[in-house]
Amino acid sequence: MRATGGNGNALPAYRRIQATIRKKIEDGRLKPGDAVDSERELAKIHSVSLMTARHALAELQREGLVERRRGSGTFVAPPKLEFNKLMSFTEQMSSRSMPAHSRVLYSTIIRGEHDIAARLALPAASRLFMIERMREAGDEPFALETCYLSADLYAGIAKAQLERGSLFSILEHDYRIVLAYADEDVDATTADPKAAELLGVSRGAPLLRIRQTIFSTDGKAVLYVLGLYRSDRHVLHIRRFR
Amino acid sequence: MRATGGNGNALPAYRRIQATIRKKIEDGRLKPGDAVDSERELAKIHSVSLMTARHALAELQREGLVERRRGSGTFVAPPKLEFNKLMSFTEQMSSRSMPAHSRVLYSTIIRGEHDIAARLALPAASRLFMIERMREAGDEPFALETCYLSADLYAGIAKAQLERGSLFSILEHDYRIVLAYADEDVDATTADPKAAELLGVSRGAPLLRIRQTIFSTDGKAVLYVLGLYRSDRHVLHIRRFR
DNA sequence: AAGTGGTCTAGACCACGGC
DNA sequence: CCGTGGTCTAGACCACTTC
Repeated sequence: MRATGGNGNALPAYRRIQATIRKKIEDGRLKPGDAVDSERELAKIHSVSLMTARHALAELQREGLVERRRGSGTFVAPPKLEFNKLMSFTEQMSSRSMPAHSRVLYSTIIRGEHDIAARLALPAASRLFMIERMREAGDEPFALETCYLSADLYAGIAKAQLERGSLFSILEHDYRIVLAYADEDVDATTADPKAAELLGVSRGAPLLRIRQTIFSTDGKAVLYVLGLYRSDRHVLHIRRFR
Repeated sequence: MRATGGNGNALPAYRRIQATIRKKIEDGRLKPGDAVDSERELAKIHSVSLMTARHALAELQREGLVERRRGSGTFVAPPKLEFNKLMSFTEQMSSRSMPAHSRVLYSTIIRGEHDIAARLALPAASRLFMIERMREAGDEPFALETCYLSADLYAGIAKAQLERGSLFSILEHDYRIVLAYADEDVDATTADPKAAELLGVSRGAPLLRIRQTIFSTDGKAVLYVLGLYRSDRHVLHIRRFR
């Protein structure tokens, strides 16, 4: 007998099964706690062997979308909160439904910034875009972010664009860059006169400093961002696992 | 033919296969980049079907221990760095091979600390251990940590004990608590006179403040820790994923 | 007892990689 | 070409939960 459906279409059967379940959950036809079709039911419905149905469910379980209980069944998992998630300023604010603004203070091309070029794995003398932005939440200054990226690889990133959408979305849509993760160094510092004035705090006020290098899925450093956050308006939440 | 070895022993075949591979890697008989036995080889060696051998390798891949390349084979993955890992001070220091000390400054039982009791999901009037510790790395003061835990649930945690081992190991060994994760709030503050003196910095020096609630595997809050870190001696590294 | 997930068999065909 | 991993079959027995 034929083993796999040499079905010609690219999508494996277990993926199709997962898709139907995912869709039911997204549609709301299945809510957290509801029972998903059992392995045997899925096998019959999709004319597939038990192992294949099982494969589909096991992978959904690993993704955290469903929970499986032996002797009992497979159930839609409660919505999982995502921790330590890399989000753009825009995304962060909208996820908390806070009105947010971003203003480009300064934007130029620099050259010869060795440390920053090194963090982006570029030649020391590379031309770099430097963009200084003020982040505001509800008319209150909130953070000062300076970001750097290769001026050669991402030529044409205009100030006008940045006022409109997030840098993340520009990179993802216009440059087909898929961002994957960021390594961040977090420490504390105090406001120097310039930062104090821009952020509207007194000199010497504590600021949270976050230096992040953001990598794309192919492992290349795309962006280096230095952020100074008003400590009275911002707390960084992280979850660590043992 | 018999399907599964109703072998009576508790360990599934795929676990045994994984164990042999893990051991080879730990022993150094397999180094990163080396080829692991293929599915077919493992099936023969362990007298097991292809699917079972496959299951073993697939799970090792998901753990990040091996990489699988179609048409090529299965290879030992380069050692993976662990990010955002919850570690005790002792573990953190030894993982960087830094000589570290910890000194208990103060230890008492308090009562009526509503906010802290609330964070530990205890009644507002609960009795709490409060332990204030100085962390030192190479004779330099480094951090000030105040930790709180239920004095009723963890009676008998003595100062003497704390001088010796880490609180983590006491909880894990003496109280059979398995710690799972911590939620942390990070911000910046400046040194007040007391903190300044203890940490050996000037008043107003920037400090990284980390407030963590540590949970056990059963989802209960076990520990609340307020840490003040000298920003000139400490950077927090985190990785975020998209 | 009936149903569920967990493990397992003894094969099969496919797509891909390296020689 | 041959070996590799990726997908799949049509069953099986076991341990467990629910009724």
